[in-house]
Amino acid sequence: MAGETTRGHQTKWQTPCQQCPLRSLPTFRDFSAKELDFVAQFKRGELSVERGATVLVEGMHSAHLFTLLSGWAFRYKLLTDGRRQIMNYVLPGDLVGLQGSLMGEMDHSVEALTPVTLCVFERAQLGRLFERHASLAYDLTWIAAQEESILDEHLLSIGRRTALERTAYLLSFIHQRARATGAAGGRRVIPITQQHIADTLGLSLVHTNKTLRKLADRKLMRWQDRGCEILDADGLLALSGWEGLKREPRPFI
Amino acid sequence: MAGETTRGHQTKWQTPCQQCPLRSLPTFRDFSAKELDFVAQFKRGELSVERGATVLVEGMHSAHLFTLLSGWAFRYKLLTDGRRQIMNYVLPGDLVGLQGSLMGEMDHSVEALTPVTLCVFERAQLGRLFERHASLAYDLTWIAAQEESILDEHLLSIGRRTALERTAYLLSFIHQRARATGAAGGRRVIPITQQHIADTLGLSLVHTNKTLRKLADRKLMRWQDRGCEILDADGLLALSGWEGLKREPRPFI
DNA sequence: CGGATTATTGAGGTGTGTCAAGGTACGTGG
DNA sequence: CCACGTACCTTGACACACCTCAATAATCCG
Repeated sequence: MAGETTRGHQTKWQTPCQQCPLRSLPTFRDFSAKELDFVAQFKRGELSVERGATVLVEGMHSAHLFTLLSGWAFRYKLLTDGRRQIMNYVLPGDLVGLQGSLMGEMDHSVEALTPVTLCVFERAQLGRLFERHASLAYDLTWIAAQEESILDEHLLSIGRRTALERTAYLLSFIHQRARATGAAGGRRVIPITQQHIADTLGLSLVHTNKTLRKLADRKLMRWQDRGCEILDADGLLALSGWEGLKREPRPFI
Repeated sequence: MAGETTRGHQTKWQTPCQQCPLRSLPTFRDFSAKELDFVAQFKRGELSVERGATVLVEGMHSAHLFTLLSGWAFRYKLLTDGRRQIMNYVLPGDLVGLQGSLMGEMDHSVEALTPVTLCVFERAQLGRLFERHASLAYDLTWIAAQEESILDEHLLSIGRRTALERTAYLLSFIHQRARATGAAGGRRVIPITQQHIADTLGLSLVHTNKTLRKLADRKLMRWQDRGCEILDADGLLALSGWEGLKREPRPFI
C-alpha cells in the first residue's frame, strides 16, 4: 500500500495526525487526546493527486471519505450536455465525500485545482465514530450544516445578485477562506481560471472576463500568474453585500 | 404552556410521538423503541402558526429546533434592498432550525405557506442526543447531508438550466416531495404563488408567469386555485433533465 | 360590496450569451 | 535554447433571454 501508484494516484504514509499541520492553525479547534487517538487510527493513509485529477466522480460508490490536507479542489455537477456548475471549493481542513458516505452514492464530483494531498478515512468506521465519539459526531453534523449554510449564500448570489456583485462575493468568499488556512501554500494568488469562476457563478466565460475587468479597473483585484490576486478585500466585500465568514474556530476531522 | 398564545403563535399539546402520523408513511423509516422513547421526551410541545407567519428569522438565536408536522413552509434569505432568494421548501417530516441550533445564529428565515404545525424540540438536549443515541445522531448528519445534496441540485438549476428547464425542475421536485408525504393534507395543488417560484428560481415574476404559460400550453401543469397542479409529472421531469429523488425510506426526528 | 392580493399581458430596454478572432503565457520536446 | 502546441485570457459585434414598467383582469376575503 505504501508508495503504491494506482491509476495515477499515489498513496503513501506521511503526516501522523499528532503532527497534523492544520491543528495548529487558529481557524481550527483543538482535539482532546481521546479524539486525536480515534482520528489517528481512523486515518488509513494519504492520497496525492495531481492538478486536474478527479478525486471523486458523481454516481460513484466510495469506501472512503477524505479530509483535504494540502492544495485546492472543487466540487461540481454536470448536466448531460456538458454544462457545469461548481458548487464550492475545497480547502485544507475540508471534509470530502461525507454526502457519498452517508447516502451511498456521490451526487457530485471533485477535482483538484492544484496538486492535492488528502487524508483517507474508512467509511466503514463511521459507525464506530458515532457510537463512541459523540463529540466528533457532533462535529460532523456541524460541518454538514456549515456547508449547507455556505450553499445557501451561494444560492442567494446566483439567484439574486448581479454579475458584478456575484463576482465580488465569490472572490471575497474564497479570499476569506484561503486566508484562514494559510493562503494555498504560500501563493498570494487564487489558483483558478476564469472558466471556474464562470461555472461557479452561472455566467458565461466572456461575460465573466468583462466583469473581472470592471473589478480590475476599480483596483479591487487583478488577474495575474494564472490566478486571481485580491487587492482590496474590503472593497470587494462592500460591493458584494455579503456579511463575511464567522471568525470562530471550527471543527475538522 | 399548554394552549398559551404568544405573539400570535399558539402552543398546545396534541400528538404524542407514539401516534405520530408521519411514522406510518412509507417515506420514513421506523424508530426503535429506544429511539422513540427519546424523541418523545425530546419533544417539548407543538407550535401552530398561520399562513404567512414567520417561524424563524435570520440572525435569530433560537433555543429550539422543529420538525414540521403538517403544512408547508419555505426557507429564504434577503438582501438588504429586499431581493429575496428562497432556498428550499419545508414539508412534513422536515427538520427546521438545525443550522441555527448548531451554529448559534440562524442564517436564514422560515415562513409558513399554509397553516403549519411544528413539533418543538429543545436545543439544549441535542448534546444528550449525541451522547446517548448514536443512531439518531447519525440520522441528523444524514439529514444535513441530504439537504446539502438538494441545495447542490438547486444550485445546478439556477446556475446552468434555462428558465423553462428550471421551472420544470422545481415543479418536479416539489411534486415528488409532496407525493411522498401525502400531498399537503389532501389538496392536489401546490400551495405557492408565482412570486415564490420566481424567488426560488432567480427569475422575475413576469418571466416566471410567461414560462409557466409555456408549460401550461404543453399540458404539463396548470395554475389553479392559488396554486399549481401537476398534470404530467413525467413530462416535466424529462424536460428538466433531473434524475429525481431517491425512493428509499429516509430518517426523520 | 370594496379592498387587497395574485395573475396576465404587452412594450420596450438591457444584462448576459454566443460567435469569432487574436493575443499571451506556459510547457514540452527537439 | 528555440519552436511549437496548448491552455488561457481578451476584445468586439451582434443576438436574445430575461427584466422593468405599466396597465388590466381575475380571485379571494372580510
